[in-house]
Amino acid sequence: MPNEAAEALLQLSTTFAVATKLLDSRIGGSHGLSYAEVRLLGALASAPSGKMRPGELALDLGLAASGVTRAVLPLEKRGIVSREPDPRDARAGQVALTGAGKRLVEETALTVDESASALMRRLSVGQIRQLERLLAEIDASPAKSGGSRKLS
Amino acid sequence: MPNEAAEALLQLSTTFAVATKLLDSRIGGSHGLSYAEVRLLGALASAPSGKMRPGELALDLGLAASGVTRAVLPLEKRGIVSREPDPRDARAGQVALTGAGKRLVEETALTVDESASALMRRLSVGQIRQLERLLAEIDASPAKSGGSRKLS
DNA sequence: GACAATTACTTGATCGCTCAAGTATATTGC
DNA sequence: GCAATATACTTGAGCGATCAAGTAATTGTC
Repeated sequence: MPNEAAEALLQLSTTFAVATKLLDSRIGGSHGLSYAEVRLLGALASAPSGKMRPGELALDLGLAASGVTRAVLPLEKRGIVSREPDPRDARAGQVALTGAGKRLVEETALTVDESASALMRRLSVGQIRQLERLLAEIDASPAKSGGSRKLS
Repeated sequence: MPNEAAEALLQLSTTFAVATKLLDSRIGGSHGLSYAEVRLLGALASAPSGKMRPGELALDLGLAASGVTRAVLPLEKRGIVSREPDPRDARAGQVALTGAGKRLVEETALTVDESASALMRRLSVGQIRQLERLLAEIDASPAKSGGSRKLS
């Protein structure tokens, strides 16, 4: 029979497809955001300084740098995030939540929490924590093409 | 702090992004297939009759019907799968692995297993099994609560 | 048996993301 | 202190997926 890792990976793909479809429809319906956008805004909201550079966002979200550029554009047009030049490095930028963005994140958080809880309603809190922990272990693999590196 | 389910979902998204990136680069490099294609071929290979209708594939893979149509096309051109009309229902088709397709699946399986194992090398077999089990629980949720219905 | 409704799939338009290449700034070596 | 190289991001082209609309065959109703 097939090996466990490959099986688990298949399951991961399916579960991700199911989960993002649910989240997209719920959040999209309520607040006009995709789950990918919610993740981006959430990363900003949880940054200590409230700002992040595109490159940091890319690492955090598992996106290519160009993906961040393109994801930020419509959010900026809608006044949800703003861009400022980085004073220490003129190549880089800084992306920050605007006031409206902060409000939107707070509003959205409730929907996200409810939807995520609904998705995982068959799991106990302990199981959810363990799931997160196991996934994080996979993530931590700096295997060739996909790993996470630090920038400073 | 945010609720556990939402946190776990974030982790799920990141891990999925990392994992498919690795798999795509490994399998693509060795056999010229994407991981999405491997999943499709795997579904066919594990079908008892060896054939599946596009609609079944869509359900199985968490894809839209049109996605299956478009995924099958290049595989057909390369002679990896074939399409036949369904004798019982002329609207439907049947997608089957060709001989070359079967060979390709077998070859690829090894690379997939190796890559998946590499990704999860920090986890024990027991942990991998548990991960799969936890993910499957989420999947089994046809969650529907709280009110954002779609209007169309 | 004919007409409407449903089902199975395909096609058109579009979106989000990727890689490759380009631009601008920083850093390093001599 | 100036060229060579590296870094941070943006732009262009393409791919894979989606939804909406279209086509063709089946089923259901009278």
